[in-house]
Amino acid sequence: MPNKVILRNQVREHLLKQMQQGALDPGDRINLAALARILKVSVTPIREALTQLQQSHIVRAIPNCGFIIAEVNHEEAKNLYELVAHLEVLALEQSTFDEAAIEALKKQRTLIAETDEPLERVNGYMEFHRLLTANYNNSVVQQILKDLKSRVFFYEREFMSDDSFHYNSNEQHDAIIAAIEEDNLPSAALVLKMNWIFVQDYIEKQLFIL
Amino acid sequence: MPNKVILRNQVREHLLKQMQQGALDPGDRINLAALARILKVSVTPIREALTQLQQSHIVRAIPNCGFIIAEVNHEEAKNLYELVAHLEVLALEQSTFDEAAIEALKKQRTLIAETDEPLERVNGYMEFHRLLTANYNNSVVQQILKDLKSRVFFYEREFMSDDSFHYNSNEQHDAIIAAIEEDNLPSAALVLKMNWIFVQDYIEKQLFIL
DNA sequence: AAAATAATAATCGTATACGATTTATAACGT
DNA sequence: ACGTTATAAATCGTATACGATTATTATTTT
Repeated sequence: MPNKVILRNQVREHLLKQMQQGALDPGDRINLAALARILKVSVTPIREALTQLQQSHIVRAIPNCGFIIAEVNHEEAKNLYELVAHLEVLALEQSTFDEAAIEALKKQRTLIAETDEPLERVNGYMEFHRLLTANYNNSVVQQILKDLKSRVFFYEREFMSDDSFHYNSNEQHDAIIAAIEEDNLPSAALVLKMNWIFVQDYIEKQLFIL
Repeated sequence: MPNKVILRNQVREHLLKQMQQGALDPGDRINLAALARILKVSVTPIREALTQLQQSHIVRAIPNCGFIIAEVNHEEAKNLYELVAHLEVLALEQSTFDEAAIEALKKQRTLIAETDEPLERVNGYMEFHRLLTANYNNSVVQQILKDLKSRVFFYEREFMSDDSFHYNSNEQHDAIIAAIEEDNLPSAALVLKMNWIFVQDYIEKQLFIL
């Protein structure tokens, strides 16, 4: 029974991966017939997957038009970042980090610094944050965080490409790692929150320019 | 276009209302054909609605068996209550309350005290908490809170029927209202958190007995 | 040439059909 | 009477069909 492959789940994962790989952009409409041909399934599991992603705030359903990747906007940015920051802080405060986990964080932080390809940077950044929170034993929070970040990803792709952003963010990541190494999670959580505020400010400034 | 009625949305609201009215219990399987006959629609929008509710942690999809209201369990209770408490505290801290809002809170607190019908009590309790957080201007958080509470509702129906629970909870509600009247939201948020901890402890004790 | 209108094509949301799987019932064996 | 096996019925998940709506293209008007 656990081995049974349910197509809507596969379609959902496919779509999420497409997003992560930068293959879907804000404004895109997801063409059901085309996707059905690509995936060699009918539109039924595609629609079921898309209505799930709609429920997760990842895509938007426009009646009689279909499912789109919504354009980025200021209000949504505020709503998303406020919540993601809060949930990450919650997760971090409830986490424990062994040597291996700290090593993984350091490795990921280095990875971010070593790449200058924008998509890789964003994915690296988000993976770093995932590592910060991965040990929090609350599957509901983890799923919600994962979904929210699938949407947040579009903001980060759009606005977080330049060097100065990543330079500043990397310093904050260093501070988080240092606090974790000292077993000072409240301090780590505070810097993490500051990092998200920094990101939110950075993105909101650019959304105002638009 | 905003007036177009999308059946899956209607089905989803119908199912949520059925839950709130106590018509669906943990362990129940949702029979697609029967529901299609009752609602006079095909199974397609029903499945789409149910896959959305699955994504919201409200129902569980069992491959080849269908969609069920999952039984209550200890781990899920911990996960849900931890998150709901945290999100409500966040929402309350970011809220503002005018006279009308405070009046509505008082009215609702009184309503809870005046009824001894279990379902009404639970719904009244949840409405009180909704009023506490309704002014927080973050649609993402509001939707997530709403969904989580649809699932939390099953725990509260099952375990929160006796007088002593509501007596203690009502005292905490009074303290929250008093703090809000004094414009002391951090204090109100602290009591709110204590209220959720109280609820969580209360329910976990009973889940251990099971 | 640009704007408005009409016609056509594409797509959406839902209904229905159908093979696969699970559940319920009947028959058989101990 | 209870347990096991076989059969039938019910249900699930997906594919396909189809009317309604939207988008695109063609034609007409200004």
